[in-house]
Amino acid sequence: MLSMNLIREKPDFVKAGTENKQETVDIDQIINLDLEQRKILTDLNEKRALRNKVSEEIGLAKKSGKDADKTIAKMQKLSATIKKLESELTTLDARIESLLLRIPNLPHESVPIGTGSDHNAIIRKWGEKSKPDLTIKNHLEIGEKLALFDFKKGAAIAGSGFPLYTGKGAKLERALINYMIDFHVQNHDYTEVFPPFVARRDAMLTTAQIPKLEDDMYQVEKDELYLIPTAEVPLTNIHQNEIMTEECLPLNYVAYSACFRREAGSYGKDTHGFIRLHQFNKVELVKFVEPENSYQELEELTVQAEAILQSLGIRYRILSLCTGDLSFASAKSYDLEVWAPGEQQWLEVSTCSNFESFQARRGKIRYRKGSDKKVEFVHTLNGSGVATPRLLVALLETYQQPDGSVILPEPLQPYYGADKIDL
RNA sequence: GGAGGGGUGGCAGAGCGGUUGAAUGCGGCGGUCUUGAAAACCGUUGUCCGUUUCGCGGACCGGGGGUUCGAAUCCCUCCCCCUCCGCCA
Repeated sequence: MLSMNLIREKPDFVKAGTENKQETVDIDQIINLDLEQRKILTDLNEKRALRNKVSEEIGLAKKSGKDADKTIAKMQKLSATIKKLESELTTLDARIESLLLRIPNLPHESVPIGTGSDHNAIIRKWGEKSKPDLTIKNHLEIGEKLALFDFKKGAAIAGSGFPLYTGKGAKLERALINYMIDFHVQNHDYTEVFPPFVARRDAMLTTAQIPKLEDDMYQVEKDELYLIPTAEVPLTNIHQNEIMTEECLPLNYVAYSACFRREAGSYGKDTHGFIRLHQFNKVELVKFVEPENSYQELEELTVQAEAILQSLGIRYRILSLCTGDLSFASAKSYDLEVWAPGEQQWLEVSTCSNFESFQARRGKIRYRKGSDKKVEFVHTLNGSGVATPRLLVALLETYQQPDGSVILPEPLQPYYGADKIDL
C-alpha cells in the first residue's frame, strides 16, 4: 500500500510508476474521494467536538441537580447528524481503502523500464556452460530410470501438478530442504521457524496476495483460510501490527514450507514434469530492516540465495526484473535462474525482492527510530533460498552420468546419506 | 464438540455509563545528588488522523455493529487466549 500523502502530493509520479508496472489504476478517482473524505472528516470533527463539550456540561448539570432535558433534546439532533456523517465516512473510507489496496508498489529508480520479461536485464552469470551432448537426458527420463517420483500416482491422488516423490526421490527432496535451511542458519544469520501452511485473509492482505492474486490461491472455505502460496506470507505476518524497537532490526527468518498455487490460466505453459506445479517445496528467506538499509540488504539477500547454487555447483544467471515484470508488491526484484541442460532452458528458482514499506504499511509493521523514537514502517524483503522442484531439475540434469546414476554435489552427500543416486 | 474465565498503553495491572487517553507498578527518556556509577528523589513518557501546524481539534481500551446527550464501562456479533470435560496423532 502506498501512503495517501504520496498520492496527494505526487500524483503524476504515482501514475508514471503504476503505468510502468503495466497496471491501470484510477489515481484521480482516489484523489477526489480523498478530498471528499477530508471534507466530511473536518465537518464531523467539529460536530463531535461540540458534542463532547456539551455532553460534559450535561454531566456537570446533572451532578448538581439541574435540569438538562432541553440540552439533551438538542443533542439528540446533533447526534443523529453525526451518526449520518459517520456512516458516510465509513463508506468512503472503505472505498478508498479498497482502491488503495489495488495500487501496486512503485518501481525503484534503478529498475529497468520495460513491458515484460524480454526487457529484464542480465546482471551476472555463474558457472560453466557444458559442452553440447546428444546423449543428455532431461529430468523426467533420469527420474523415471531411478524411480525418484511418480507423477501418475500423484495425479491420481490429487490431480496433475501434485507430485508424488518416491523412495530415493523423496529422500533427496528432504535432503535438499534440510541442507538449505542449515546453510542459511549457519552461514547467514537467519532464525529458523516452521510456520503454519494456511493463513487468514488479513495475512494475505499484508503480503498483497489479496486482492490481486486471490484466484491463484487454494481456499479452505469452511474455515475461511487460504493455503499459503509461499512461506513469505506467514513469515512476514509474524510481526503484523507490531511496533518493534530499533535494536531488534534487522530480523532474518528462514523457513521451509510447502507452497500451494492454483496457477489459474497457466495450463499448457511450461507445465511438464517439475517445471510448474500446484504444490511444491521451498525454503524462504524474509528480512525486516530499517529503510535506509533495504537496498543493501536486497543485494545481500540475493548473494545469500546465490550461495546455495554455488555450493551445489549449479550454473545460474541473475536478472534484474524490468518494471513490467515486477510483482505487484515489489519495488525491485532479482530473479535467479538455474540452467537445466536437459531442458535446455533457464528456470527461475528464486525471486529476491525489496518491498520497501509496501507490505509493512498493509500489515502495520513498524519500529521506533532514532533518539526521538519516532514510529516508522520497516522495510520487508524476501527471497527463495530456493524452491526445490526446478533446482532438482537442474541438479539431476547437471550431474547425470552415462550409466543413468546421478552424482551428488559434496555438501548434499551427508544429507542424502550417499555420494550418488544409484539404480 | 460441550462448560466456564479473559482480551486495557513497551510490559504488568486497576477501572465496569459522565474532567479516564485511561490509576498504580516496572521499563524508557530528562534532571537533582555523586569523582563516576548505583540507590533515592523530581519531571516526562501511547498510536493514528484533520487543521488556520511552536496552537487547536478528533478517533482509538481485540475487530465490527448497536443502545445513550455521553461508552474502556451496557447489548449483539466475530476473532484470539486460558481452565475443565470430550475426541484425537
